Amino acid sequence: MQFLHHLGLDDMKHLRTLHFIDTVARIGSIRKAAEELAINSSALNRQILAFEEEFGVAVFERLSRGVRLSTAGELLIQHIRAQLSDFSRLRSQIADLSGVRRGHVAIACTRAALPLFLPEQIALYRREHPAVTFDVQQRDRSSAEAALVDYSADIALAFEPVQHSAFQVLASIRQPVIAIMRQDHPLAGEDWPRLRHCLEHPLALPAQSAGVRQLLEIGAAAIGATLSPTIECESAQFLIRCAQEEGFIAFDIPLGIAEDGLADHGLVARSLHRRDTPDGNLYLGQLKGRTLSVAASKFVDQLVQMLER
Amino acid sequence: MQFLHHLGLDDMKHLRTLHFIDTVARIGSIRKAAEELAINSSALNRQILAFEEEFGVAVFERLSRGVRLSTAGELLIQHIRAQLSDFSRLRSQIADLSGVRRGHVAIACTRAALPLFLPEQIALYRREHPAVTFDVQQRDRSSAEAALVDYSADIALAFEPVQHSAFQVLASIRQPVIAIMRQDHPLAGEDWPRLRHCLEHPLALPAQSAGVRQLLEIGAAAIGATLSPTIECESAQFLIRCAQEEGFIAFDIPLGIAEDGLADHGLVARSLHRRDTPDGNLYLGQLKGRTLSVAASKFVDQLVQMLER
DNA sequence: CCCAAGTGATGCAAAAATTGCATCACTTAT
DNA sequence: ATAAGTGATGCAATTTTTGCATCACTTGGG
Repeated sequence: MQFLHHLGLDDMKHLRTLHFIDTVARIGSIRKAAEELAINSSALNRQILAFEEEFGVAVFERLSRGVRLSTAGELLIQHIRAQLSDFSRLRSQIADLSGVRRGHVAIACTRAALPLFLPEQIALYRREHPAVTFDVQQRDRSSAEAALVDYSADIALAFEPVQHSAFQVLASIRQPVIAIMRQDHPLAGEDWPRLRHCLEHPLALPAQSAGVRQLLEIGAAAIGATLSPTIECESAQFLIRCAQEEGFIAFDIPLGIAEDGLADHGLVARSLHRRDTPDGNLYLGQLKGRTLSVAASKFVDQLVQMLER
Repeated sequence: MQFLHHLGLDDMKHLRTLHFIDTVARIGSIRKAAEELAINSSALNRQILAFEEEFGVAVFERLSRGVRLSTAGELLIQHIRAQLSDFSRLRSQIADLSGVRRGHVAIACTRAALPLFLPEQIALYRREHPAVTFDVQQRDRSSAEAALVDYSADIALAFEPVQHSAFQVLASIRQPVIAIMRQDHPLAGEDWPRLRHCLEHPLALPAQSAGVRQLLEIGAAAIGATLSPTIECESAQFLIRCAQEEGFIAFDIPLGIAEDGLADHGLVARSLHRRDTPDGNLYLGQLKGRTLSVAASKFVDQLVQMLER
């Protein structure tokens, strides 16, 4: 019931069965879902069976090792998630009538938004609306969109490229690629270091799937060079530590780094020359066609303001 | 449960409470709603009270002579009606997966569509899909739109003027004003009788609120004349009978009359000269933003084809 | 091949929720 | 003042749901 509690729906009896079905669909096992729901599996099983009887169609296919949604069940689950979300929005709307904003906002975001940007925005919002709760999920760009579609996230902050048809862009901000290096690095004195100069030094790069990596690949291809990182890692913190300890050049976007924090570690950040690598875009978006709760849409308003400043 | 039965939802337990609330809201009395629902009023009352307890806000204001929706209740009822409709659509969608189209289509329409046009279209559709049921409500144009908004109708066929923001026009057809008179009427020999000539004869007109009446008023004003009907009535059948019995001129639109039927009664239909009265439009529409059931949207497709032929 | 583990389904009795009947409290109209 | 109409509530009967134990089946490992 933790999920329903987050949405403010845990006491709504008429939603109970829908929530049960959603949980079983997510976990893929009646016994395991019963554990999570803290009810007896026999009771859960009977609720599912009774619903299927009423519905006239099997919602789940029974496998030897659990259950999975039938074709009809796939359609039903979309309906269920929309209804749970709509009811939560309604509750939030009604709370707003009495001047108290409540609700829950689930955000799928790129790693870069986690250290500084999002915490700041959430703290700012919650100073005025302490009853609003948040769930923040780190997601790469394709799973951020999946999270929107399956209603596990209300909004997404995703880096380049965003191209899927269900993603409605609400705002975007350009982010140049930044080189992070030690203050005593040979290129630290350049205000706009050139990419070809960076490539002459050992590199610590994010993985191929990262948006920053792709921007660097584009820049390298344009000068007929190949990226040969000494270090590849998903963790920006790790890469920054390598820059500090071994003098590598790491790369990130401005939103992801606290520049005063870099100075404390003897590091500097320098935007690459714009001619060398294209800027990337960070997109704020939601599921097309969905009406967000008041809490979520007001938070979106705040983010849009911030991003378009 | 007749309503839920029509929507194919009468066996869905999780919708029961929602349906109860909808019925009480519609009727405005817990005891009377209990009668319609064929349950004990005490049980119904407790369901309402229990829901309000869970919801944390009163859904109804209690009056000495019944109940009415609170402000929060107004928001809730929209959600309830949307959910009931969405679930019905889902059921219909799933039935379509198995190749059997079922569902229920509720139509709010102008009187003129009732004698011939709609019956024909429904019969045509039901020859292929006999499991689809229909509810046809005669509504003037403003109450047709209200029916869309409160989900008591899925689609509407309304005559001029249609101007409200919630009405999404799907198709329209121009309809000239037609004069109906006896074959031996002095103007019966004219192919396109002039309005000013008609005004020299006794008239049997629809009421002020009818679209045809308004088109005639426009035409009369343009020639500086005033309509002085000897007979005013809402019923087109009545007016046509007066034309037959007493030689009045009655007016209608082509969609509302079966011309071979007129000849059987010694009557003829003549389109007024277009310069005298503007054509009116008959609009087919739905509630903006709503996704119709497969049954309803396929019926709409059929009507659009018919109207645009 | 046998056994263990994991899974959904089901019988039976206990627990919980809902319902029907009777009544109460209040308002309105005559 | 009384009657009628309305929603709310006490209490017991009825219905539904749940927990426990067990069954039936599949899969994987020895």
